[in-house]
Amino acid sequence: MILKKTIKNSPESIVSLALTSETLTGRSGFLLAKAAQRVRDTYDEHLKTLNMNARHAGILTILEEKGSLAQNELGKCAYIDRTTIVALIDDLEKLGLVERQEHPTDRRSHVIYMTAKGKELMPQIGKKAKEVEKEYLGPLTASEQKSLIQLLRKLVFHHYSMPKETR
Amino acid sequence: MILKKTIKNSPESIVSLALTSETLTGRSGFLLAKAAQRVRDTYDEHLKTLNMNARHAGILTILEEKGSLAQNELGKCAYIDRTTIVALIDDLEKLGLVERQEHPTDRRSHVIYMTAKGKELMPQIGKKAKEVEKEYLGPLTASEQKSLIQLLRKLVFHHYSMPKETR
DNA sequence: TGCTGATAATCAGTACTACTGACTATCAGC
DNA sequence: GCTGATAGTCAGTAGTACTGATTATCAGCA
Repeated sequence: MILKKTIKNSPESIVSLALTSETLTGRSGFLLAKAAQRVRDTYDEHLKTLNMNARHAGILTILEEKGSLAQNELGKCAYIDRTTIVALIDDLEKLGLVERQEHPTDRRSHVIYMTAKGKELMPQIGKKAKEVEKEYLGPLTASEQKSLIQLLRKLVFHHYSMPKETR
Repeated sequence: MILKKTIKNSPESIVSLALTSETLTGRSGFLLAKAAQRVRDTYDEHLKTLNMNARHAGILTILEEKGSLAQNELGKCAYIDRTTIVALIDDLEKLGLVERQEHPTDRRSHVIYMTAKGKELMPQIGKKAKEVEKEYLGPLTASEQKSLIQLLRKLVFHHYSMPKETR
């Protein structure tokens, strides 16, 4: 895991708000892509001192909330593909924050649990996440922030839910 | 340009909504990343018959709205890095939808204009964009959709505006 | 006029995200 | 014990978005 990315597409590169497209900025596709890019940059920037990125922090957050989970459950919880999560767990294991354990009843499966070092780090991670959220959502009022989160949750839950149970 | 991506992280992989993290799904960072991923997939899926993706369609949309633009202005308008837009224009040029022209007064600059073929295609692209927006935002009511777009615009405008003029 | 710093486009290389497809090991049901 | 499904891993691929370097050109000015 190597962490790059510091400035990227810096605000200086945008000359004025006149250079925007009314049509494009009315489409969720465009807006979500750009919003996601910027918020991820902000997370990465705040987390790089801990040698991790937003997804690592996300995995740790799930483990903190739910306790040890099988690797596949962790992936489902984070909406991360089974092939993608392997390297992320590897990274966290190298940092000494989590460890893979044998599953007690299913020998195919790995249980991921947080180490003492990982648990110690959680307050810092939580604090940084709060800072980023505050900074990134700053342009919105408190009630707008709540609305946005709620609307996004609704969309994400819908589009990531399984067909049989939800649709 | 090769277009892949069809299913990806399919809904079948998510077992149930119980496998979600309350903390993570309350963070804009997580939600925006996942929402953006899905809506891009949807755009890509709908646009692949035209041999393009969401960003190509975005560039064409800007050209339709604003007429010919210098390549750098086009990039700023689409919030796409100057080094990234080169290949996108290349793609569109290969498809015969746009052409690079000499700038009348600045010989460093290229003016991008749409070809007749490009202009002919715009109704189809507009239609597909509408379909995707409708499909993706379907879980929300009309007024929720408006709210979401408005909130995202506010965020994106803020985070992509230049410091001196806007902050 | 010529120097200097800035800008436009391009390219090579890098980091990162998110897959597909193949493979091994194991499980669970018959 | 056979069969189909599942868990994890790895190699490879596609795509996004940069950094840094380079070339050409521009614009201001001494």
